[in-house]
Amino acid sequence: MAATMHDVARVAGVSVKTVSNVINDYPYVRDATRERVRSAIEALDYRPNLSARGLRSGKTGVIGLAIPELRQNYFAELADAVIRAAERRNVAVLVDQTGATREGEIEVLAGHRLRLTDGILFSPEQLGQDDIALLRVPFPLVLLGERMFDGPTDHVTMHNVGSARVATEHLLEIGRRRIAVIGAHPTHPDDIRSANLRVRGYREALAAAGIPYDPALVRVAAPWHRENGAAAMRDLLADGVEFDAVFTFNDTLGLGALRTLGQAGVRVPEDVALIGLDNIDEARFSVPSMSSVDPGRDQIAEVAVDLLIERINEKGDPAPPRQILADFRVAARESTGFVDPEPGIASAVSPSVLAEHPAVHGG
Amino acid sequence: MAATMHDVARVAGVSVKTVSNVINDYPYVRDATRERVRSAIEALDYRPNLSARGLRSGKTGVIGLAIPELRQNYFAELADAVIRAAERRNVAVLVDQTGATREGEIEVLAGHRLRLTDGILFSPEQLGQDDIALLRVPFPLVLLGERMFDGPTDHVTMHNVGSARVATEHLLEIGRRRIAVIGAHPTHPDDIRSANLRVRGYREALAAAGIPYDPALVRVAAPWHRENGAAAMRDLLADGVEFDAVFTFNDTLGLGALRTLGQAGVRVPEDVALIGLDNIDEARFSVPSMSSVDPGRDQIAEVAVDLLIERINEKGDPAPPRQILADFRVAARESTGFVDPEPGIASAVSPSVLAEHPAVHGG
DNA sequence: CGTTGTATTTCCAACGTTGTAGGAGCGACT
DNA sequence: AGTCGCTCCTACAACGTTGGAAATACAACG
Repeated sequence: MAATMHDVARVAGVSVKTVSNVINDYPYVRDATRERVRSAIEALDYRPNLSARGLRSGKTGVIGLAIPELRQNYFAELADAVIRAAERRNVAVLVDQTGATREGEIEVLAGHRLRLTDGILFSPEQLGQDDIALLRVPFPLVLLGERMFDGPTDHVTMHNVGSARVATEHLLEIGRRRIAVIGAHPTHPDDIRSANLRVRGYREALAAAGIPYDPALVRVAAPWHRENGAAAMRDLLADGVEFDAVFTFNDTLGLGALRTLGQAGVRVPEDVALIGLDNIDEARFSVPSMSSVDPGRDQIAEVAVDLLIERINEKGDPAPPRQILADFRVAARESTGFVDPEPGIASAVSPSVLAEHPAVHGG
Repeated sequence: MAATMHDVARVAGVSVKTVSNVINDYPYVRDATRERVRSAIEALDYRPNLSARGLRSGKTGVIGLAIPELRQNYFAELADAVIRAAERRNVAVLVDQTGATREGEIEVLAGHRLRLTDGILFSPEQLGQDDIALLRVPFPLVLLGERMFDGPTDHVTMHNVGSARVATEHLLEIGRRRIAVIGAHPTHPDDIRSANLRVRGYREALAAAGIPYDPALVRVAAPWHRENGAAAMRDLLADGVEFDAVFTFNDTLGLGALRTLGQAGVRVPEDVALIGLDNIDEARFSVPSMSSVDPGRDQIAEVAVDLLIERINEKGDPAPPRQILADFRVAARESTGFVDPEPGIASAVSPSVLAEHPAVHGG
């Protein structure tokens, strides 16, 4: 049977409340007493019962992370970053997979899953702008990703327009003029979600360079999985559209496209340059290694955890929702004609950086 | 303020205990009463407070999963499978990353992390056979992976020897005779850990085919990361050793090796055939797609969660520790001369199966 | 030497749930 | 009628912790 606070109190010769005070760093405890309690804790290998603490204090010290699927690299890396950030703040993370289904995501918001948590970080994939109303939930919620905007919650996201613009600019800078795009969504153009924001960034870069926009170069692919990247590239090649570069809206699409290009005998970057977006680890190890835009995932995780903890500890009227955009930068690799310092042994933080782009913060 | 059992009791006109009984499916509740309680629960949108339940019952309904790093694909896919398996059993999963450090892994066993959990699934990467004593912990613990054997806990693992043997046999079947290996560890050959077990499987297959063992073909690579696979392959090529096939001890090594082969202009599979082990999603999408041995990860996750829950609910003297080996099979793809049914669009469960190998179960 | 103020400690209740024990109602059997 | 056995329900205590208030100690002050 594990030791309780009462056991510690008995051994130290104090009341349970004094033990509690020591544990919670209450200042008015004599040093000698504190020391006695400390050594009793040590001697009994006492650990506070978190259920009891949670019951009494209303906080469990656990946050939830709801994502579509861990097996998608992007989310695995996001979860990795979130767990690290949470650990630094002494918070544990319950991971829930929605399976990328609408029902799964609605269940998260209904609070039927992830019950033991003080608040939830949520990265929706199926819910969109029309579902904003669902975000009005009775628990702290911080949104990740880029599918819903101007909702009632804090929101931490990459800079879609900016990232897409610098990706396109990168291709323009190396002299490409017929830049295809893979990953558009067949939705209403007013739609604010990321696919459209990225198309917007692409068009901004083209316009700034004085290059006409050609709809034949913009390819639909949804969801952003490898197979759809591969398929879109096959279509592009089959259609006989002329192009000398591709910007895929995420790295997974890019890896699929890269595979198709390889099979078709198209040389990368000589015939077609390619850049992705997300900068997942895998991008450094494809053949050729794939250029990408790093959307600031670690920063997103850190900021999101901070915001959530802030909300959890918030007293009184809630502050207005905030939207944070992360910094982003281009990681240039072989697929756009750059050479990794050590091919295949790139360091964890890729040093092959072309440019840093501080993003807008605040809401 | 969220509704409590007392609120429900008041609305339904019964005692709190009756509400509790309804929730816990206690049989002796009149249908009419049950119905009244149910609709009160519905009306108030009541959810049991899990901290209180945990305090009273001693169980939190949460299990811990301690792995090195989510950003390693293998562990992301393992975590994915574990979370799915746990969800089916109404259990939530707290994920902890040890960072692949010895200290992190020792902390897990010391019980300093993952406190709110009823038990832990642990996949060690740094601890080895010498650390068996550390496994004698005062909470339910099920070991995943293949670094420690014959310990005091249940253990679910892939069949290292068998998987390595069929991988090698697969290369032999397609006519290769000079089969290199990447991923050996520079340890004592008695060492029981997976690298050596895989070497053993490799040698068994060679011996069965009457092919002499050539130490020059066995390459050290540790840890099993892409960069080390790439480096080992560079060494292999630089040394001028003749070989017509490679078996890498995991897929990540294989992808690194594949990259080096591509850069060096060596054709796969024409000049060198390649097979990995783990069958991570990524293997289906490399260029060329990579053959691998599927070690039965989903089965491992299911069985491990079952064993852990069984241990958590175990009363009285603990049953003796069990060791479970998962079934494994070869997934043949382009890197060994097979063609995916739909290149780049392989289905989730790869249909390109050569052979199934039911493994030994039991302890 | 009592008074005041501040430092330190203790006491008590409460958080929301479930285990235990027991009571009420009712039909069946002696 | 009394007893038994079953169904259904309730009262109470307890799980281990912390908030709040109250009690005690101790120093400084008048």
